[in-house]
Formats: sequence, structure tokens, C-alpha cells
Amino acid sequence: MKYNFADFEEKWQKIWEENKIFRASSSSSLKKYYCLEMFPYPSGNIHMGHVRNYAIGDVISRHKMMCGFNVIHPIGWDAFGLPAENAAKQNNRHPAEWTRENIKKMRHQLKRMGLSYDWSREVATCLPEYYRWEQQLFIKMWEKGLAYKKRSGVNWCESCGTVLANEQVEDGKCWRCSSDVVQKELEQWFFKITEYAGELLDCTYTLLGWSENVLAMQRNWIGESSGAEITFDILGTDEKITVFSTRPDTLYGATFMLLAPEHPLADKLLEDSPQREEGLAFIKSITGESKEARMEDKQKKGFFTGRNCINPVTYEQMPIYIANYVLMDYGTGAVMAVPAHDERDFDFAKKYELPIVQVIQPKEDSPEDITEAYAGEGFLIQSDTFDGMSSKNARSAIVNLLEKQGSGKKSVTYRLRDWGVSRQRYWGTPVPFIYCGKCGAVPVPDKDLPVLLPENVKFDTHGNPLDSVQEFVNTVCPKCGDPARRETDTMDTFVESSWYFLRYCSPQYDKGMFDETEVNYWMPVDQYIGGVEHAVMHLLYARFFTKVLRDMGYINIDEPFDNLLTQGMVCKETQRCHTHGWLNPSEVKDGNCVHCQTPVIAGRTEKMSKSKKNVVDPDDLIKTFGADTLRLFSLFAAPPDKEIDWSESGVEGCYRFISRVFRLVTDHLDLLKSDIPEADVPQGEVSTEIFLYIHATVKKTTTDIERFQFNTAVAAIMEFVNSLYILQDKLTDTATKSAFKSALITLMRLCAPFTPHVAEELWSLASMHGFISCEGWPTYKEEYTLHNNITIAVQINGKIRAKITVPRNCSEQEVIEKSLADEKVVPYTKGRILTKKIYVHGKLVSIVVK
RNA sequence: GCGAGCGUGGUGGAAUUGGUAGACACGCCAGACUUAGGAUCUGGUGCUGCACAGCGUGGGGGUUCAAGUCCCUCCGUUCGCACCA
Repeated sequence: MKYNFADFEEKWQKIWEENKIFRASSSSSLKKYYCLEMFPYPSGNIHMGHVRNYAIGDVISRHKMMCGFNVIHPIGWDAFGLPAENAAKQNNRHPAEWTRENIKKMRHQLKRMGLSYDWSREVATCLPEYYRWEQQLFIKMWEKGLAYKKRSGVNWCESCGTVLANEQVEDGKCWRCSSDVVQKELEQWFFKITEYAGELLDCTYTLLGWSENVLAMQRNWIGESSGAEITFDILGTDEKITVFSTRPDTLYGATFMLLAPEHPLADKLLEDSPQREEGLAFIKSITGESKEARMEDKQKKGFFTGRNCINPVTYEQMPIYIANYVLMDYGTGAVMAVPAHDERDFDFAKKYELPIVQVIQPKEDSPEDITEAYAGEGFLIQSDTFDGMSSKNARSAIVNLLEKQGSGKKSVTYRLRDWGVSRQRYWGTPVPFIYCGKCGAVPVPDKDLPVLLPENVKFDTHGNPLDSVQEFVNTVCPKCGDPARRETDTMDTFVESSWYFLRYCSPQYDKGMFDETEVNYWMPVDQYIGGVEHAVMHLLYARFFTKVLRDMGYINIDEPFDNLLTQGMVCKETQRCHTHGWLNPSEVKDGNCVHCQTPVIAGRTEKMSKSKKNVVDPDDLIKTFGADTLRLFSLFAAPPDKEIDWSESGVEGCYRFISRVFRLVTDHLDLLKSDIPEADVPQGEVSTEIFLYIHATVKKTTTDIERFQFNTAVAAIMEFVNSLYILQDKLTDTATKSAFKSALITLMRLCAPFTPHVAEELWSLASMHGFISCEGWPTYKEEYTLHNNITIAVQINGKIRAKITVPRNCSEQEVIEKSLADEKVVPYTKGRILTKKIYVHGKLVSIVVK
């Protein structure tokens, strides 16, 4: 029979669905297993990144199911977001309609991949049944002080017309549209993620199932620094300046003070200064710059406020400057400058001719003249009673002194800032607040939730479309009944994805975010799979939400995702022309651009993207090769965490392999349907060999799936098939046929998680009972995975000189005797003294001669 | 600058613990079957050399009977963060 996937792939997808074999229920005596892949944004089409992500998840899920776990494997849609709104503007379509249609199309595409999802748990975040619970949580967080509104400088993307979180700014550009991000002063809603900074950081050391690079990125992003807060009195006023420093040991060398231009004191100190105008102009020249331009300018610029403060340990006066390189949103926005031991302060001191006092010596006898800043550790000098102390010890000693004086204390600072969640866009969850002239910001009462997104909206205006929906904006205050104005900000879409994995546990629950019993049964997620691009944003937010919900008493876990697998990108060669930019294959002929006949620039391998014209469409591939081939290729081409280089011939190779499996099994349907039973024990030479292949392959495939080495798991099955092809001509007696029958049945089972359609079809063609998808995963016996004869390598002085074959149970003495007697070994040992003999059981003999 | 990772044939990649480097696949070569083959099957394929042999996991050094794997050092490369006090 010829392998023709089109005959049966869709048939099985339909049958699986009709028989509800992937429905999950918490009422099971089996051990639970939660397998989760990052849910897709309904852009309209699945791409190869999705295929890879979901193929990996599906193998894990199907394998666990066959291993007897109670598996939950849900899917849904991250359905709010800007693309829907942009599409609405361009095509005069409603975002809801656009999103609905995309979901429908992509749902069909996912189903066409044969994924083992429990579709009854499907959620779409744009539905009121979903987002009303988010609004409820928002209010609960507000009650606990974890959601708040403040005026602050925010990242503003003009092209998207909205605010962005810090995590969503990449190289000063919008993560979504790559246009420049500017700073803007706005009243915004924030989530107090900084309250959890310490725990979010500490727990990165307990997440043993996460890859080191993701944990490192999170740690980096949270950015903990420990040091001290030190307070300085300002001369001639009652004001004080508090700084944060990681190096209190250098306090005796602090010779001047720096304020961020945005620091409230900067303005205050200039109040009665004769240079007030000049100073304000200086501040404006810096704050007026974009964040990017400000970072770009490495030149130190400062302005003397005319005021001085007092060093709390030397009692020396320190001039207070406003400096361009001090950031308001880190630490306290003020820095004690220690020019001798900080490169930036050193440059500043040189430029403005400020005193440089060395207080740390690298070694006890190093020279005192300084030509550059020394930022390392060492021993204190010119530091009063601390002279001679190591900088490390001095850090705590000086903080102790400050604590006694009441001018400082130990402190920890994080780089992480609160999560700005306000978005000035339509297509998102409305922030459930009402502004009343009398009562201020009032939460929408629970009985009035959800605050529904109005349907009747015009998208032809600039700015937030919600602002112009009068019947939405105009409302009454829930407290006093006066006319009031409704909040028109919607939430960042990362809010929806911060708890969707909880909603999956009880997706239809209508009394709250989730049914606590269900969540506490299914959570945590045992295996999470997704792209590394979410290493910081989504994964950090979801961890934060989990901890918030835990502290509110709804769940009993600290971390949502036990194990995380970040899959690599799918890449393909690009081609480009000097004048016509990126070219797709049809625009290249004989290495020349078809538009201008000039040679194309040699292809580079890059992530598939429309703009680079190097995408391949999974739909086309499924039509040509079938879903099984596409799945198999994305698993076989590389280990899951590495990049895949797209290769058309690699896909064909996978297709060939599946054809081989199909032919091998269908050529022996008579045997499979016959009365000959499966073999329990090997009988005879060929049968023993077959047993060896079966058990060794099951062992290798099982362990490889469990450690996510799908590429080598597939390779093991390929070897198995190659062996069976050779063995199929040797089926002379019943015992052999019996063993071969076992081999074929095992093969089908091993293939089931990878290529479920062909496995199911073969299972049915062989008249086997039930669905292979629900069958047990094959087991192996260690004793059958070993050859009776083993090959031993013989090394003389570290070089392999011979290989000998011995029975498996051969004793050490016998092996060594046999190797010394080997004709290839004798010339190397003749007339020499044997000084050492090492036998590594079953592997090699190492002989040292002199 | 800080942090994390990677470096193996023509290509993608194998090699849990130090123990026969290059599994499996792509590509290429040869053969078989064919009117034909871009189908299928079989065999070959790290490099040098006629075989014996020698050389080979980014470079150099070290530990060891034995190193892709451990240690030191240098080089290259990818990713994240970065005027973070």
C-alpha cells in the first residue's frame, strides 16, 4: 500500500474529536499532568513557530497520556491587542469581528495539525466571560494597594498611540511596531510588581526546571543591588537628600552630590538662586531629550545648584549638582559622587574641577596618585578609624556608624519598576473605574461587572476610540450618584496572559476567576512550552500574578510553571537585492534579481518573517506533505531549544521515513491480523535479535522523550525501522513471525505521539482494538536491551589497536587474556613490560606498556 | 562593562556518568529494478594516503591508562542587560 496521508488525516481528527478522547477531568485516580503551550495571538494564520511549539507540546502530552497520566492539554486565544484595532482602521472592520474570524481560521489550522487539545476548555480573552474576572481582580488588587494610579513619565509610542511598559521598549523602540518611543507625563495605572521583586528574584533559584538563560534574563531584569541609603543635610535649608549607594565603604571619598534633572529637589534648590533661569534651562535641555538620545550622549553634563550638603562622616561640604547621567527612576534619583572610585564621577570631577579623594587602595602599598577611577575592592585609606579595613568589611562597618548617627541604613534596590498597565486603546479589557468629582476614583461595584467594551465605536479618530463613546464615558458615580466619567484606559494585553492557565482549569466557571478546587488539582503547570521572546515579559508577569493570587488566598502554589521549555526559532535563508531589498524565491532567477538582473546578496539565515520574505506557510506544507510530516520535521530537525534551519529536503526526508513505516506495516497486515500471538520471550537467533531492537528502541525513545531530545528519539525509531526492513526477509518460523509482530505493534505505538495520524490509521488497518492514542506506552526489559556478544575496544598506551568480541558474561580475566592474545595487540606488547591493565566493564581494555 | 550560552564532517546534528567521535537525517557517489525516474531498494561517504598507517571535536597548555566531555588560557560567535550609583 502507498502512503497517502490525505486519505486519513482529517478522518482521524474528526473521529478523535467525536470520541472526546482528549477531554480532561479532575475526577480521576491517575496522576495529573498539566501540559501547556503559550496560547497564540489570533493574527489570522499559524506560522512555523506555532507548528514547532505545538508539535513539541503535543508529543509531550500524548506521551504522558499513553504513560497513564491524567493529562490536561488546553488551548485558547490571546485575543485582545493592537493588530485587531489596526486592521479595523485599515479595512473598516470591527476588531471583534476580525478577531472572531481569525480565531475560526486558526482553530481550523490547529485542528488540521492533529493536536491533542481538550477543545472544550478553549478560552478567548476578549470575551466578557473571561475579562470580567480580570476586572474583578483589578479591583481586588486596588483594594490591597497593588493597583494604583499615578502621574509619571511613561513610554509613549506615537504610532500605536499608547503607553508601553518598560519591558515593551526594545532599544528605545516599540516592541510591536519598532517606531521611536518618547517620554510623556501621564496619569497611569500601575501594578505594584516591585513589592514582589525580592520573592520573584529569590524563587529563580528554586525553578530547577527552567533553563539557565531564562532565569538569568529574569534576574538581570529584576536587577537587585544591595547597599545603603545615606542621608545628607543641605546647608542653609531644612531639606535633606537621600542617596542609594552600593559602596558605602567609599563614603569618605564622596566629594560632591548629584541630582537627576527630574528630582523634585533640583527645582526647589534653584528657587532662590541667582542662576535660576539658567538652571531651569539646563534641566529642560536634558529632560526634553528622548530617553534614547539621553543615553546616547555619554558626555557628562552638570549644573551647580549653588547649594552644598554635608558629608555625614567627614563633615566636608559637598557642592550639589544636577547631572545628566543620573536617572530619576533608579534608586532615589540622587547619587553621592565618589570620583576616585567611579568612572563617571571621575569624568565629571575632571570636567568641573572638583576634588578627587582616594579612599580605597587596591593593595596595601599601592601608589596614591590617581589617573583613573578605581572601582574595585581594596583597603580603606583617608577614612578616619576605618583606615586599613578591607572595603568589604568597611561596607557594613560604615553603615553601622550611619545607623547610630541616624543618617543611613542598609537598603536593597531593584532595577525592576512597577508594571504600567494602562493602554489608551480600544481593544482591551476596560479598567473598571469611575471618576467622580466628589468621590474621586471609584471602583465599579461587583454587581455591575463586567464593564463591557462598547461595540458601537468609530475608529477613524486619532487617540483612544473609547474617549468619543459618550454612552460609555458618561455614567454616574456608584457612591454618590452624581454624574461621573468612566475610565477609558484599557489594560495591557499581558494582563490576560498572566492568568489564562488558571482559567483553563475551570473555563466555564461563572462565580469567579476559577474554581479553587480545580485550580488546586491541576496547578502548577507541569510543562510549559513557548518562545524565548517571552523570557522576561510574560513569564515575569505570570509569576507575579500567581504570587498575588496566593497571597489573596485563592491558590496554594508559589510558582505557576514547574518546568519551562523555550523552543528555538524557525529560520530560513534570505535573499536580497541591493536596490529591491528582500526577495522571495520567485524573484530570484539564476542568482540574479528578476527586477534588475543584478546578482543577489548571498543568503543569510534569519528568523522567518514576512518582511524578509523567507516565510514558509504551514498550510501549504500540510497540503503537500501532510500534518505528520510537518510535525515530524519540526521535531527531528534540531533539539527543541535550538534554532531550526528550514530545509525542504529535510522535510522530504521525513516524508520518506513515514512512507517507509507505512509500507513496512502494511506489507505485513496479514501477519498482524493473523492468529500468531505477540511474542513474550525470544526464541531462536532472529527472534532474539528482534527482541533486542524492540527493547533497545523503546528504552532509547522513552528516555529521549523524557529529556526532550525529540530529535534523537526520532532517530532511534528510524534505526528501528531500518533494522526491521532488513529482518523482514528472515521470517521463516512462527517464533520469528511472532517477534516481528511484536516489533510492528511496538513501532506503531512509538510513532503515535510524533505522527499520530499514520499511527492511528495503521492501528486500524491492522484491526487492532481501540485508539492507539489511548493505548499504553510500550515498556522494555533491561535484559533484552543487551547483545549477547559485546565488542570490547583494546587500547595500548591510550590508542585503540584492536577490537575483540566476547560473550556478555565474560569475566574480566578472560577479557584481558583474550585482548592480550589478539594478533593486532601482540606486536605492541612483545618484549615490553605491562605496567597497568584497566578493564571498563563491557566497553574497553586499556593496557599500558613500557 | 555585567550576565548566560555556544564552537564537532559538505549540511542539520549524535555521543546522561571522562571510556570505540561523527548515531540518525540531508546532500553526494555507485549499484539493482525499470521504457523512464526527481519513485523504490542495496551499498559507500571525516581528512590525508595505494593497503599497513597517520591526523582529526575553534587555538595553545594541563590533569589522566583514557579528554568533544574536567582544569587553565586565548580566539571567535549568539542572546539578554547596560551612564543602574
